Amino acid sequence: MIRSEQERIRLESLAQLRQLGIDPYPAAAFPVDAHAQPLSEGFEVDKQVCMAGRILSRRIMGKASFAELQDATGKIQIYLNRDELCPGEDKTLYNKVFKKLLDRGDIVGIKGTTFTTQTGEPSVLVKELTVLSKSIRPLPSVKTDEDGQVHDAFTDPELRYRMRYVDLVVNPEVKRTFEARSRVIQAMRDAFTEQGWLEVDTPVLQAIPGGAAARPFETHHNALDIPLYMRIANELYLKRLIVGGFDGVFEFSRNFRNEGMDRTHNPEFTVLELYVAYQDYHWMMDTIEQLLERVCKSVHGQNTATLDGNTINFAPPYQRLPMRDAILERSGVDIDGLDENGLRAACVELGIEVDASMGKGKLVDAIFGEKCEPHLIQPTFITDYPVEMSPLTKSHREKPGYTERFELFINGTEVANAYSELNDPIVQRERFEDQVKLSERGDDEAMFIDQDFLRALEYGMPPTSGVGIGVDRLVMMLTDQRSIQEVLFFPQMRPEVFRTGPDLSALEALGIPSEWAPHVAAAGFDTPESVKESKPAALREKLNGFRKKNKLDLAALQMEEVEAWVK
RNA sequence: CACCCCCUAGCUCAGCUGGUUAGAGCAUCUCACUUUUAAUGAGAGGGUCCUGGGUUCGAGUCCCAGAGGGGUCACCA
Repeated sequence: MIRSEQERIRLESLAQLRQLGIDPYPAAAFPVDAHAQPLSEGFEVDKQVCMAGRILSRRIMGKASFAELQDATGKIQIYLNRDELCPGEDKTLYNKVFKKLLDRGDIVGIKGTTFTTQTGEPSVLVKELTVLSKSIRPLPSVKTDEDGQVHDAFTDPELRYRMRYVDLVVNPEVKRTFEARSRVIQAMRDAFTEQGWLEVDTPVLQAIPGGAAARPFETHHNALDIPLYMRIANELYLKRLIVGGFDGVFEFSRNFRNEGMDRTHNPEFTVLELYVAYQDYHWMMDTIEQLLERVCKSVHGQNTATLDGNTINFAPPYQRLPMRDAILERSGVDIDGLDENGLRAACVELGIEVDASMGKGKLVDAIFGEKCEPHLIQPTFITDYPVEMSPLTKSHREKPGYTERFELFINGTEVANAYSELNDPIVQRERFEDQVKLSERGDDEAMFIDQDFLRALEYGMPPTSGVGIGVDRLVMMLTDQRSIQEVLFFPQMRPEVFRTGPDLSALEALGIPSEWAPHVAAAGFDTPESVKESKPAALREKLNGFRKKNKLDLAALQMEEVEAWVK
């Protein structure tokens, strides 16, 4: 493995720590009794503390030094004085271990006394120093100046997502985002549990990927020798549980969809699904309003949040706008009474692309998505979707051709989707059969028929209202993030190509001098085989060219030497 | 899917119309320094300019292909 200069120096320091009898990775627990943020908030001097964390910076001034120690809660300054740390004759711990062998990024434990420096900074005077973990790789050197300006920030999205651990260490605001995510989920869980609703787990591997219109990931079960699908939704399973007699069930469901990736889509994403018996979609709108206000307060301490420069107000009530009215208002098209051909003509007129596989539902969705969605900034319930778009939804009690469904839009993005659930088994079977027809027309996202789900409905499901909330998107909205990747610890990326690194000793075994081996590897001949397979003349020419290009301080290779390696 | 852009030191970035030995700040190393906080002062080291071809006397720079990433768009939540 080729290591950078800084890494080699750190590895050497690691070896020297061992020589001094210091284990750089000790097994023993280090019981801390104080943390940076609480300590500095209620700061008192002359307090004995035991803390642990990562050294983020060091300012060494001869016999005294300051360092920043970062723990889970934040940073605190520590002060190391040679004679305080080493009261006896032996000053090794300060002069050698702290000043020479420790680096930015190392994890240490300290025991000491709190005090305030001349400049008024709350600090800890270190009396004991324990190495807890030596860091081999240098952290990016992010610095913040007195005006709060960040310098040399670690910002490359690829590096940040691939090495989230580094991102979290050097970019504290990233931690805040994920803490907010946790609070969002906790607030929802608390709200539901208080109502007596049951948190449940349902299958991720499904023989029939139902409950939504999407392309699934397919896998294979060897023992049963059948295809299985990663769930695209858990809806049909939760409804089975309502059939079984629970009044309310919810699940934070990781769903998987084999579709595009962009700043609002990741192949796996989290949806909160909630089903409550004996309720309808009007009740659900009230419930969601109250829930989101609570969630917003749990993150921000108030019921507003800033998003893309807009102030989003999560306090109820939210506007409730039937889809037909929304489309009429924004496009002038009245979808009421238009058949499929009429809708297709309207799309063409509005400049919206259509194709032959699109049924009535998809055509309406196309107009709505194009003309209405971007304008829905404040939380808005769009209600009463055409029946063709909603195969799992109960028909509207008053409006023929529509269903009792709503979606919640915030900042132009769908955040929640809810119905009065269809519980008529005969109608549900017909709706599935319509989906099969769509599938035959080439709509590869149309739903599959789930016979067992129909059987469950035939046993009788109470009137039920259900909702799905896109947790990732909601977190984006509450943390003012523009990309879903910023609210997922490990967003999906192309697999990284790792060069596992050449085996230098194997190269040396061929007779390659140790001073040449790393360069031979760096020049592309990183295995004994690759050396053996090359022609000596060409290899020599390439290596001498590499030597010249990189100005290596080595004698040019002679033909006889190279021939000896290849032989 | 399509189009556009990016890739140079550990990090953030310069590098002009192709032309000496590829630069800066931070980081690293050496030395000095007992209350600093983007510590300071003096000095030093560190590069497969993403990869592979091509054009050229000469390529970080121009051309072609590829990898990776970002953006817009389509599909989707």
